[in-house]
Amino acid sequence: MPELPEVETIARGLSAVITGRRIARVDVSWQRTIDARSEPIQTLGGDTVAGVGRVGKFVAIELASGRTLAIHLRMTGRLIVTDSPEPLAHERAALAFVGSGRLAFCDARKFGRLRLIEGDPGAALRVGIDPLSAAFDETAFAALLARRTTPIKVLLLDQRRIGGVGNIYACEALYRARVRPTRRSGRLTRLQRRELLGALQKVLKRAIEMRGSSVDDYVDAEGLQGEFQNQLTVYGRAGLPCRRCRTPIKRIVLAQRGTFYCPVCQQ
DNA sequence: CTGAGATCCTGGGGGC
DNA sequence: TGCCCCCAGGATCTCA
Repeated sequence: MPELPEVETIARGLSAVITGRRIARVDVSWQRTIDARSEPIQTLGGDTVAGVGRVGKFVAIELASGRTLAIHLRMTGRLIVTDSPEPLAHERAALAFVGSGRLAFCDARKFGRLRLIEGDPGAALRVGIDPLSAAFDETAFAALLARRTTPIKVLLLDQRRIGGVGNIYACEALYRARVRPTRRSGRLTRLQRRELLGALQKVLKRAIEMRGSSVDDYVDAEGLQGEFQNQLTVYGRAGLPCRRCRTPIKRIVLAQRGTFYCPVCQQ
């Protein structure tokens, strides 16, 4: 499932291919793909792609009109530029370009959403601070954690506080920082906060360099798999020996999500 | 504010 | 081998 590094990779690949393209119309074959809060999607007709970026886990297609088309891929969404006259497998919606070709949104599970936004997309989407931005420093991180009793992993996954971190990278960062996922956020020591912030940024940056992690069936806009899945140290390794101390990795459920950690290394 | 639980979906894995 | 059942998973909404 695409998280920050995967979405960043997709956005960069897409930017190179569709920037400057003019949209003729939008075709929607599964109506619920369009978020109920979206501006009328057909008003995209006549607009031009000015660039492609990322807001949290959303692919943000910036338009010449100043608006933003935000796309959340959820678990199985994919964005594919194609000329195919036939609909692609699980194609739910597409931006048809003037001339030829289209940007197809394919999504087997139908959880992904498109939403056209006027104004600031971060505010409309209620996405918190970007973990790779300069503003995300020790002070900002400490303020987010202060006095909160929520387990630290749940807080890392809360998109309204920190935008872009998903299950895989939350598990990986906590393992690298040797912090137990269930630890109450407000109870981390200053050193643990520093370690965790560093680990989070390092793992995200490294994953972007490797074009993301291909767990399940993730591929980027060019249809390429990522490489970071080979560097995962705890995610998906339940029962396998910890790479530091050989203790079997434990799996628990936290906030309804599979959570992996080493019961010895992580406090 | 906070946490718990339901909801949306379907491919694929597990169980028999 | 074949078939059925049921679960994973992110965001959002309701309810306590």
